[in-house]
Amino acid sequence: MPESAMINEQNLSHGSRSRSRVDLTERQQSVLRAVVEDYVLTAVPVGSKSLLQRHRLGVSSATIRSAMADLEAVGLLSQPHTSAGRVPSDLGYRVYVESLMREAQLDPTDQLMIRHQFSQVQLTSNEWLRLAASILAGSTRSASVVTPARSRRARFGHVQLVQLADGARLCVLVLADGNVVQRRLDRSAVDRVSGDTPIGQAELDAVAADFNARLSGQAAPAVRRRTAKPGSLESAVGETVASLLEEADAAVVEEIITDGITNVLEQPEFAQGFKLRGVLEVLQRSDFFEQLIPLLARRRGVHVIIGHENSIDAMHDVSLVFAPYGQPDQALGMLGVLGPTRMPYPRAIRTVGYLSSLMNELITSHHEHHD
Amino acid sequence: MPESAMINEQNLSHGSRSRSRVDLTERQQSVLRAVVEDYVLTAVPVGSKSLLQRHRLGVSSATIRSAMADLEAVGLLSQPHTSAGRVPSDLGYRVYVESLMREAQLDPTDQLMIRHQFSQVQLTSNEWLRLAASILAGSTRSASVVTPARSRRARFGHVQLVQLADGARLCVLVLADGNVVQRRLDRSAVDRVSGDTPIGQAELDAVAADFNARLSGQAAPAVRRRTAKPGSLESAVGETVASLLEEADAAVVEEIITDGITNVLEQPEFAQGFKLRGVLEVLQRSDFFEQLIPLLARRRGVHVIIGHENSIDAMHDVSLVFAPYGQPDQALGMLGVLGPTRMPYPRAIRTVGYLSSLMNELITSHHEHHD
DNA sequence: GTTGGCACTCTCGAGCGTTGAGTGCTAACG
DNA sequence: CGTTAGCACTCAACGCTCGAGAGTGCCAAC
Repeated sequence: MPESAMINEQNLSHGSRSRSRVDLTERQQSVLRAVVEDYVLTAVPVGSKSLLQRHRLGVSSATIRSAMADLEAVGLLSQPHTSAGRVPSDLGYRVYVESLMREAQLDPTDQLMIRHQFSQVQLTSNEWLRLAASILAGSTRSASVVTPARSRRARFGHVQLVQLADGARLCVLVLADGNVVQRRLDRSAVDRVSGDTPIGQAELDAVAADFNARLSGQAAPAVRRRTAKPGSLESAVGETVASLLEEADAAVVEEIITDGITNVLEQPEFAQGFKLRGVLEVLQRSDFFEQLIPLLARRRGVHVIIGHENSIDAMHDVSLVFAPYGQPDQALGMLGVLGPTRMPYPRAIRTVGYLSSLMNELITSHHEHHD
Repeated sequence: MPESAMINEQNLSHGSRSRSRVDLTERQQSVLRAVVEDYVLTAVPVGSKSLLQRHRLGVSSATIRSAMADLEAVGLLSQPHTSAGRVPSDLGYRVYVESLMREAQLDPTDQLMIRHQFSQVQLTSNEWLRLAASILAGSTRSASVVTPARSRRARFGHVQLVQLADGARLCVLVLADGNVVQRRLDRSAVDRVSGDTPIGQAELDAVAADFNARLSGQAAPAVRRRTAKPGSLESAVGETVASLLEEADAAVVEEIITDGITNVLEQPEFAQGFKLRGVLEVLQRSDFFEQLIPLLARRRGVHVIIGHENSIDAMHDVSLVFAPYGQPDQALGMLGVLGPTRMPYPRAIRTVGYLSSLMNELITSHHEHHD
């Protein structure tokens, strides 16, 4: 009896490219699942016979062959050449991820171990992002990517002006999302206005207090609008603050933290280094992850992008499993893994999912002392 | 007449492993130089005949062969197999770098272009380190590494305590070298002491002023010693400051900026990705560059480490060309390139040298308004 | 000391069977 | 009608040989 595969949302949303609803018999499902899992494990095209002896499907190789032929006809499997075993297509992986995969929860033991590691480290420093990246990379044996939590739009929080020992003045700007950026004031601009009265810490404090009273929550354009005319200390500060805000806007994810690149180097599909070239380039430039942010803001949960589903050509041979963390309205970041399409999806999805919710929890309780 | 090669210091110091002084005839020098330059260009073992037609040495191939045999006997050349051309050994590159290379100065046009690019970018943000990395990578077609300028020992400069909108208190610490770190105060610790009097910005300012008066220039241990007993706001701040200083100490180069890794992926010697594995791992972990810092503090100038001269096994197939920038007593950083031993040394040394002196100049004039 | 000549070595790539895993098809079976 | 055993077929991978070519070392002559 052909029985249609249940689409099992499993608390995660997907790339949603081709939600092509494929009807498969139960046998076809088992075979597809077996092929995916064997291939992920061995990296060798899997044939009907080897499938037979690794999984206890109660049928003969001939039957499996015919199932495989069916699956190939629907575009879920393909063979590298005529007389080789089958390999899952991108679509095949998709179906596997959406309806054939078991176990969506991370093993409680692992959960505890991860949680413990996070308890050891300061949340403020970006050491904890590195930790997340390292855990991700280690547990999935893929490359991992973590971006710091940044608000989509940088907003003024609090400014502090500091007279330094060497005579320069430092402008420390706390953004509304809690991040801190700083820059020295342009000395020549300050000197120009200091002709009449020398500028000391008192003057700086006064200007800072004024800014703090007037600009709380404002974004870069508003700050620029409400800034005094040139020639004053206020204008120099305003210029600096505005420019800091703009810079924070531009570089939404200015730094991305990666780990485990060597893991994917080890995968046989990337044995010839040049295949990695494009991927590495994308990973280095941060623009790509900026594109991802809106998508993440719209739908929470774990996203999976498999091979050609990715709009970027260089990423056609890799899959991404990633999720946002943080609050959409406040600071939002993402974390995920990048590996060959032949990726241990269950493990990756579990780990990314757990880590994202854990980091959510940590960031929230830390931010709001929320309880 | 055998004429000994002049060791030409060229304003740069070297790995200084085996300053084995080798006496070479003028012909041998020319041949070695030609072999190195050809091989760097083509990546193909160079034979006597092909050498003949690319360079106008006024002799026959047989003569060159004999010279090559001599060079091989001294260990400056080697052949991959009996009937192949010659390839420079690590020692061969060393001799080339120390005495055979011409032109130690970067082309003035390039100098101007680089200087111009730097004028476009804020010195404070680490955008300018990225720029340096990008220039290095682009101009040498190797991977580049830049570390931020950090002082060897983090010292207290100035502290500022800020009451945030969400109720938390932020501790912003300006280090003596001008870097800024920050961390939220441990809320529970603060709450515990605030029983009697609520803590507002005024109280925070008072504590900060006290710290600034007492602790200028101190390192972590001193701060810890001179911190009040537990239970006060002072102690909470002191704890945070000390811990920030310690963290800055531990992570002397906590983040390293790299660029152009894909360049070295393109090199034929790394066509099989796994060879890069070890190198990438070293590049990712920052410990290695920490080891380099003392060396750099001792001797300024461009350093070259070729292949096996490197104490780290994973780096036996690559060369490093790097130099420090900044002031040894203040903040010190390094920049350099990493590529196959078959590297365009003259170009790399020129670029690294120029960039290091340029960044020195910029950082100095920016720091001290020095003129 | 240099050079032309020459025999020798060794890698590289093309060509070519052999092997074996894997397939598709078909005819028999329950 | 779905399942299965059997069989002919395909095709990458492997190992082999063999010639080409680049490069060498050596030696006798200049």
